[in-house]
Amino acid sequence: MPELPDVEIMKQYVDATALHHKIKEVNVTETRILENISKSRFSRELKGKSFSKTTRRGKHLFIKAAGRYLHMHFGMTGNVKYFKGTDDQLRHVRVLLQFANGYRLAYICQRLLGRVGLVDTIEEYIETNKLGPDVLEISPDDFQKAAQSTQKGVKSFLTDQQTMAGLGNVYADEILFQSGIHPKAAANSLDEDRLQKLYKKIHKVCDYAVNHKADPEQFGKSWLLPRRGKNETCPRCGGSIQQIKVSGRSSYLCPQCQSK
DNA sequence: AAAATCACCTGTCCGC
DNA sequence: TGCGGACAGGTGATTT
Repeated sequence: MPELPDVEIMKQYVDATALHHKIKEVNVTETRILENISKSRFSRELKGKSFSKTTRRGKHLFIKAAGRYLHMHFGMTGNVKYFKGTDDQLRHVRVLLQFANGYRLAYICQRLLGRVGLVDTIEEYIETNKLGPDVLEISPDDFQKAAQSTQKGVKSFLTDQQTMAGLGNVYADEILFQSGIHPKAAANSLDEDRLQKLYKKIHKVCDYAVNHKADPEQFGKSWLLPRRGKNETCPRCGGSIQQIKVSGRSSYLCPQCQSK
């Protein structure tokens, strides 16, 4: 789930709930999701502090806590939940923060592919992990230059977090569908018109998704995203949706509407 | 240089 | 009903 729109919604959720409460207790119930920090130091460093603001970069969320940052990455199944009372009903809680106001913030991750840690600065994290600019921040010029300088398939280009951060398997498919571009088209084979269109669609799709809570059920009927599955038809031409592998991942597309 | 493959994980669904 | 295998929206290392 967690690509740029999903993480942006989580950011807004944290902003609306978990800021400005003193952290009373920290419980790490699964140490495998911790990055470069021990359970005890993680807990010690957060205890007594409060969150003041959040920053998102690509699929990464940074929550400021007294000069440092709690970093969260969500893998394929990560999420956050703010609630009062016990976490008895919640499965897969990996980190639980208890606030002085009686509420808790849970980091949930079924498949343990997400990561949580502490960083001194966001820049430091970006640098050591070679994270590219947020996909909504990259300039049209830089986007075009990056595309023209690689012969990767365009889908691999869009989802490479070092080139630009934020797009994943599902939203890349959506953007390419709405742009009429085949996922295997070489990035450097696209002319300027198509690249411009693609750039605009990235923003259109991401903005729309964020404005609709990143909830596929709220997406328009012209979207491909809710139709990932067998025997689906193209909302545009009525032809059948095809599933292929691109760089080892399932890609859905309409061969009639999307060309190389 | 780019694509494929494996590995990390759990849970669900499908077919036999 | 049970079980093996494929697969799921991420990513990094290694191999081709």
